[in-house]
Amino acid sequence: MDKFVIKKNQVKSKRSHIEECAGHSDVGVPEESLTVKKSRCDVAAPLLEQSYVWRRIRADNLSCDYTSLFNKTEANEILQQLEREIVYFSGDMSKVQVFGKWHNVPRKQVTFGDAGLTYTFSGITLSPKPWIPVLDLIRERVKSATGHLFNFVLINRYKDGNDHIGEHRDDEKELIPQSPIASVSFGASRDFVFRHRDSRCASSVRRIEPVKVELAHGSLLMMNFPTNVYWYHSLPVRRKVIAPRVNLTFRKIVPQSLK
DNA sequence: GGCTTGTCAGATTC
DNA sequence: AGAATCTGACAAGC
Repeated sequence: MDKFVIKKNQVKSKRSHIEECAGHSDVGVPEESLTVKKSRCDVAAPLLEQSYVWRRIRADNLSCDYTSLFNKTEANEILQQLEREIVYFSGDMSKVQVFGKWHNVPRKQVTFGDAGLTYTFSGITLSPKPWIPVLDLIRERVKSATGHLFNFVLINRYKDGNDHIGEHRDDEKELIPQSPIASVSFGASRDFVFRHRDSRCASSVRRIEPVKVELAHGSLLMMNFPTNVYWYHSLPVRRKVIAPRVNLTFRKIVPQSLK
């Protein structure tokens, strides 16, 4: 499948092109082979316009789109700002119970979002922190690249390659049905792995290859419906990674007034 | 009734 | 041959 370019002022029409192509027969093709070539806006693209080269990642009921959202200079600046300004949860808020045992989560987490929103985290209902300029800037860039406006972000900080997250799906009831999730990364590149729910244990009949994506500094990964219905994802340990990674997953939470 | 954002041990890969 | 990675087990509680 081709990479293709979207100009900022053409977001709507080109996005519909993405959707239109989403059902094509590239199902099950290894992700690497989907990347063929970059296309460029041919003539007279206005100089100041930002354009994005998207990589389509497709498998059986998996639909993701990947692009570089910030250049290296921008990404460096934003990472520094995030590292200065973001204060993560601590204490009980950084623990989780699995199979009856309590653990400290092997990463740091915090949430930001629109005033009045609430969400449930480890069984407790919480309000996200109010937006701050650096997060609003990232949110606006995501909107200009995708057309989607998000009202909530979960920030995960992985201090090095030993910090990780286990397999899970982002299938909270509080998400607007069928809304995409936008994952923006800064800092160390990390592997991100999808596994189909039907190929997770030896007993399962279906053999579906995992899909791996490397999430680079300044990148955006759009996870579109129905990816999260069928595919689990994880950020596995990578012992050789010594630098931190800060990841922001933007979501659309159902507003309190509609609950 | 079904699922689990955790770790760990043993198998497997590099 | 050792280190890194992968995979399944776990058996409590919401």
